[in-house]
Amino acid sequence: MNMTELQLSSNTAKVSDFLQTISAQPRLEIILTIGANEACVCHLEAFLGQRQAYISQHLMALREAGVLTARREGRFIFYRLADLELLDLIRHAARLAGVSIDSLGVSEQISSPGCECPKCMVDAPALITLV
Amino acid sequence: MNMTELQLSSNTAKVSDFLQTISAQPRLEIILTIGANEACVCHLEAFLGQRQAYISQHLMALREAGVLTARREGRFIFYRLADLELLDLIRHAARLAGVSIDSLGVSEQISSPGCECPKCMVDAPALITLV
DNA sequence: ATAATACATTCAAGATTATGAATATGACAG
DNA sequence: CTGTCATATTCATAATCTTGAATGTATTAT
Repeated sequence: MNMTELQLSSNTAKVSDFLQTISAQPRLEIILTIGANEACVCHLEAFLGQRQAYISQHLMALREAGVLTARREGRFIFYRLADLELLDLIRHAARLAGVSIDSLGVSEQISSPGCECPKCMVDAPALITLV
Repeated sequence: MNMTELQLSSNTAKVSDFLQTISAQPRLEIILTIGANEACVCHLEAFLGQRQAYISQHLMALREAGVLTARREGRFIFYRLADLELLDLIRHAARLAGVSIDSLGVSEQISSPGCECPKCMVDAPALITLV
């Protein structure tokens, strides 16, 4: 009988699990990088400067928590936030954490050096930037 | 150079630290038990059915994160949320986590069996109940 | 069919955190 | 100034999480 099983029994535990899933720093960064757009793994890899397997591991956790949805297009898999209100939650948390949110609008298109997928040449990447 | 020091360098890391501090289940329970009121350790101990040292450890973490403020009154120390908006953040998270928030109003006074401090006989304990 | 690309999964070791036990401190009563 | 109560702190260990390495799978190109 481990902690995870016990936690699933109460609603407080569900909130705890949810928050713990999204709040790990690399996951917050993934969420903020995806923002209101779609992003493929190669884009996240290039943008965050992390290895593919590492990104995939966190994407898997976020997918299992229902935070992300995935869509395959040819060889690429595009991830999107299941609920954009998650961005509001993070803004809310940032405010309480005393962090200044410098840019809240949809940011300009980023060149995404290192990612050659079709979407990376089109989409704007981040909705929130925590500088 | 450990992880904690690295995390302190970016704002994303501050949000991550903040969320991770509050999202551990016993800490969420403490926060929800305190709600909009004050609570002494003995009350939390009785209400949550945990040992004193255990409660104090989590209170210490929450205090260091700036989430709680403490006030001494004689032998008792009363804790209060530093910012009541934290309760809104938790409501927000509960919604995104698909958890039904059954009672959002200030709950009735609870008998707090096991806690004899003066406040426990007066205050209402919880603002949110996640059943 | 083979190779290459994009991504997923597994596994184990290291790092971190959570927890219980023991002990310390600070305030008040006597 | 001694004891007791309320709370804080320290410490060691168990549990968990993170991370990197290696490998697997699905899709497309040749």
